[in-house]
Amino acid sequence: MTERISDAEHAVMEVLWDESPLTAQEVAERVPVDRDWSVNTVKTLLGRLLGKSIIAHEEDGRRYRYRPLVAREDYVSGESKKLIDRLFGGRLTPLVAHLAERDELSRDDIAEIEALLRELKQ
Amino acid sequence: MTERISDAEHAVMEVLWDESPLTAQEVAERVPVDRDWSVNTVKTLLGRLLGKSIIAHEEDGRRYRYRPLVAREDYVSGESKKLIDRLFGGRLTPLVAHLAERDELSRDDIAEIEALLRELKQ
DNA sequence: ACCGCTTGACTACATCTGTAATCGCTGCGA
DNA sequence: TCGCAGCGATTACAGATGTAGTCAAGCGGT
Repeated sequence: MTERISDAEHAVMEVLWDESPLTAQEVAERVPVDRDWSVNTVKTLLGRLLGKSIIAHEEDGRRYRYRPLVAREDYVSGESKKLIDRLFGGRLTPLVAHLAERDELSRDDIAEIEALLRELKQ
Repeated sequence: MTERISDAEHAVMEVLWDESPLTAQEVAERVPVDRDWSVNTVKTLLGRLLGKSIIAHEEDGRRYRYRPLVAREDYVSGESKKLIDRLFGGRLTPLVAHLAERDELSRDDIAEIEALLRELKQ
């Protein structure tokens, strides 16, 4: 249903998820500096997100304030599920196993996840 | 270093990771049916992957047999890391927590991961 | 010797994406 | 009142992507 959010668009969404509603100007100011975008670029991205109904805008004098229509939680779930489906047969365990095998999990990470799971079982 | 693998290209890679070397024809036959690609499409994708040095080909009579140059493990690691960095601040725990909160983890999943972690600590 | 099928190489083309520049309107300060 | 700074809308344009079609060469069968 919800259309794809591109990488550049995602950077804009993170800003709006963090704080909204914002004007285009304000979004531009808050985008990570390493993106180094002109205000125009941000406006284009906002326009595309509007077209996809991923954000909405409300009038505020002679400009707009933008606000997400899609919850970050939902986006994150979708992306996570896509990755896990595509690469791990839809199951989380192989992902954890993979990271562990590649030494991408520290002892602390492991303890942390164990604590979380223990809590979940309560 | 390694160039991006697009979604369509990824489907081809999965075939080659599963079995290789294969001819273009053979790859086409093994690609998931729901893709419904013509052999030409597969050849284009193989050509692009060659150009990016993600696969190599060896001559076999008057055609080629294609074979991955990039290990699936490495690709999977890269993709997983990108997702976790982009959406979970680079840590796995929030991903697990997120899935749990969204009821995307069954009791069995939890038990399975716990068993895995227990084993990791040995 | 000739023809057609297979194969790689090249070309095509609409979309999507990243990254702006330009245009037209308008409210504000001089 | 006049010009400009700021805003949204429109246009631009190259490169990536999805999805083929066409072309030329050669192997295999007749």
